[in-house]
Amino acid sequence: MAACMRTSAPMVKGEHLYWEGDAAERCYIVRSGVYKSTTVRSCGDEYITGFYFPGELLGFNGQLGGQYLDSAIALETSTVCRLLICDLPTLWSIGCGPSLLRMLAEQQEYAARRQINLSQSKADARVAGFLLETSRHMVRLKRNSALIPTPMTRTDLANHLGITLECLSRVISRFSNAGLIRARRTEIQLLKLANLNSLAMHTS
Amino acid sequence: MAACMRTSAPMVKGEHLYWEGDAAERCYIVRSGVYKSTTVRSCGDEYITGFYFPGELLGFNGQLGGQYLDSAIALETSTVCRLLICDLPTLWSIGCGPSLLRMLAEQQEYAARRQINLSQSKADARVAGFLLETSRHMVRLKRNSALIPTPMTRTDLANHLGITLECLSRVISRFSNAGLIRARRTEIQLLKLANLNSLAMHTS
DNA sequence: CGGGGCATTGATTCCGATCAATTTCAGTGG
DNA sequence: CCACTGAAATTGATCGGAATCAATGCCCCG
Repeated sequence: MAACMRTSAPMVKGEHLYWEGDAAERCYIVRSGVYKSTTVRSCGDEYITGFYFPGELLGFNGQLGGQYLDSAIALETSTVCRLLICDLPTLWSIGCGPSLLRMLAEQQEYAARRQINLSQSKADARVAGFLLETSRHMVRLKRNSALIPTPMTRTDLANHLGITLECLSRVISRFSNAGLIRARRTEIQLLKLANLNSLAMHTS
Repeated sequence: MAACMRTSAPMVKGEHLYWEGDAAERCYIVRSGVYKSTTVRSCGDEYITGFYFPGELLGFNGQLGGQYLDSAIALETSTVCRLLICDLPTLWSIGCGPSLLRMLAEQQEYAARRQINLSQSKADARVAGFLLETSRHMVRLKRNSALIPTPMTRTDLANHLGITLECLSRVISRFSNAGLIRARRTEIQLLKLANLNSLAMHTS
């Protein structure tokens, strides 16, 4: 898979990987760091569609109309591998098809999980769901699954979860007071997985 | 693209195309009719992840772990084309790669739209968003874009939109009384697109 | 040691969930 | 064709929780 790929120079926090509406000639695989993707809703405000950890595919949605449907922004110093769209057939022919399809299926699964999480109306469930989902990413990356990095602002996270900043703050406080988590600005430690799990389940 | 595909015999309303957890050897393209996809949430209850019109891809998510992540059920008499997973490389080699990628990108886009819609907390916005999104499908199918087929029950639709049946019913009544739509059991006619659009925009 | 964005906490309002009672409608059999 | 039946949908009343408005506290930066 390495043949057609180039690892980018490190991007600094806040730098755009690509912009919504740009001509989509490449897609990207996160190598290190974290990215967020944002899109402008029809009402004009921004929505954070997702956060991307190493190994995840970014920018593929541009395939459809030739231009990116969202913007991608580094949340901390980060690197990616660039993948030229026009190289995809080559990649396929040298045997990378399966891993490409796998990656696409993976992104579909993550999107489905986000949708399911947002279908719940209780804020507690959404936050717990997010923490547990991110924990699974940590497992995949062979990192500490109880230590959730939160390089995004609370505002971004609340936006992504479809709740207000204040509501998110209250949930975090409540979880902290209940001893379920230990929250710091840039990371959240999960203390009682079982309780978080049952919270994530109460769709109400 | 036709080489590796077989059109299925018609399926009747309520029939399963595949079941969540089944070994995923095929994916499907809807030929006629409508399907819904459902998944069992961690809390045990069902969630309707989406509705699928002709031309849409179903069952690809099984790629990842070898088994389907959702169930697909016909909402009315429907047909599909079956696509064997193991034929995908062949399809690619005979030049169907681009249209396959295109279809995947399309599903990514629809998933993103659903997520954006669910990120809004106002029930009015979600319902209006759903109607407008489905209207776009009708455009794609060269059907009447103001006539939204609703073969699903209100319960299913409310579930999909992450609101209660009662709330959905109230929204529909309100829209009807305001002259924005004309609602019947199995179809909803859009009368004032502009107003629906502005409703869909008020994320609140 | 400020200063300004970011986050927390409080008070109130509004809207969706919930519980409950009808009404409508599709399907069935007389 | 119409009456019957049970599921589906509508409508009503109340409650709870998230949005909103507003003020204060906390740090990360210079």
